[in-house]
Amino acid sequence: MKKAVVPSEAAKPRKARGRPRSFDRDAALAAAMEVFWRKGFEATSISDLTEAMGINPPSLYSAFGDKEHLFLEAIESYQNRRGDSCPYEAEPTARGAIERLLEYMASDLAESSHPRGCMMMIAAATSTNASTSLQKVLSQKRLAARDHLRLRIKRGIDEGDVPAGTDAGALADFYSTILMGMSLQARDGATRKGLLATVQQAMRIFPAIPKGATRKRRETAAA
Amino acid sequence: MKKAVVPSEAAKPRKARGRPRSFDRDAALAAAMEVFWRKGFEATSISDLTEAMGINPPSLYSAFGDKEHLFLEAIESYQNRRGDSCPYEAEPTARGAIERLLEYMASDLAESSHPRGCMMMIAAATSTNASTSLQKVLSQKRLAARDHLRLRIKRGIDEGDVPAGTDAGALADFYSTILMGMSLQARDGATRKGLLATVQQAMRIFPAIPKGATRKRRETAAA
DNA sequence: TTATTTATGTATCGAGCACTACACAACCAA
DNA sequence: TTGGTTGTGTAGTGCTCGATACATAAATAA
Repeated sequence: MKKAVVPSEAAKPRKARGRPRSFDRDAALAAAMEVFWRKGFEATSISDLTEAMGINPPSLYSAFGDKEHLFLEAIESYQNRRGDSCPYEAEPTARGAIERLLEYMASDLAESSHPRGCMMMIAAATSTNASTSLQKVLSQKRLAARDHLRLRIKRGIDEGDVPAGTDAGALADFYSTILMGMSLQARDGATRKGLLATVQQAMRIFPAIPKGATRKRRETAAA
Repeated sequence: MKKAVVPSEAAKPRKARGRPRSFDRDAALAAAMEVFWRKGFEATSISDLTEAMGINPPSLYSAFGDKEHLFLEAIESYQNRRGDSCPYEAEPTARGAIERLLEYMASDLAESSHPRGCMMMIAAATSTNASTSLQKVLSQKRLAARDHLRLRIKRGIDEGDVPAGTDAGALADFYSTILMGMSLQARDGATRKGLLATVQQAMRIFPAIPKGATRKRRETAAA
């Protein structure tokens, strides 16, 4: 029925036909995200959403499709927010990147300016009655996050800042576990300080380059 | 209205008045527990429960009160099951106890004979719309579990198998985080093998007694 | 037997759910 | 203006939710 046209830089529809929307779509989406984040998917009702967004049901449905599509957009928005706030890929070493990510998450999970915990983790647990397609999307995103860690560690091995022979998959699993656990701890009222202490502990696992070894690429080190 | 008389060994009510119950209460509770474990609290409907328990709504309400009370009994039953299956308190050292607990959980969380993940963790995330009293009970149980770990570590310090000066609270937080994370990983399809690898990593954090030091009580060691 | 007590099956209850039909309002093109 | 198009507010739709009213069944107590 409706084409999901992305209104990106080029070729924004030049002329709006019909009555213009009377609310800020992005602001409404942000409000919806906050509710989903706080209550999860199933426990959030349409009336919860319309109240928070300041619109009526028909406006919600015409702008976002249905509850599931709105949720998917909220997830997307959440992930973009996270990506913008924590450019951990800028760190030169794998260890630095993971430490930065964990420390950022520890701070943000306990932040009081938004719901506690990670929206993705909350979504994971509150979508057991959602459609299989939605569950599949969520599962894929979680696996992608874990794989992101794994690839960063693998890059570290290639670049020589992580010892060769390190099991990148197992290490990624470990830090994924830590991240998921911290999210639940935050929901349960853990403080920023407490979470950072756990991060400190978790970083002790990270394999160190034997003392005296170069931190350059393997090829360089072998030369 | 109704006295919650525990029909324990002594003084079981000698004569049942009125029509006797036509179903096995324990079996029905076990069936309900399985459903709550799989779907969480909110996503489980009364009809889900009555179907799994093989009874009609009035029987459910007369035997268990309401959905929340049934859930509380299911939680209780779940925790007893866990306590019986993993007597980790029998381990002589704190490290051994925690390692045994984590390994048991890693195996059990990925077990296919019952829903994956820990029922308490699932409950934590799927009770955002439950009554505040239920949420308080769940929160207390989670804090109690964390405190259990902390006290076991503290005992290890007293008995000399954990280095003096160890921050028992921070260490308990760390292993709580691991346990919570493993539960989510298991829900996401993590294998027993993968979880055990994470346990292996997590145990490397545990503070070791300096080499050559005695493992006896501090008093003995000081002598 | 009759009275009392308790459990069960049928058949709902009112409330809230996700979602929408419909009339109207607000903008464009002509 | 007139017609076409699209968003908005009112007022619902059918459905499922948690929980029950009620008549009856099955036990004990007298």
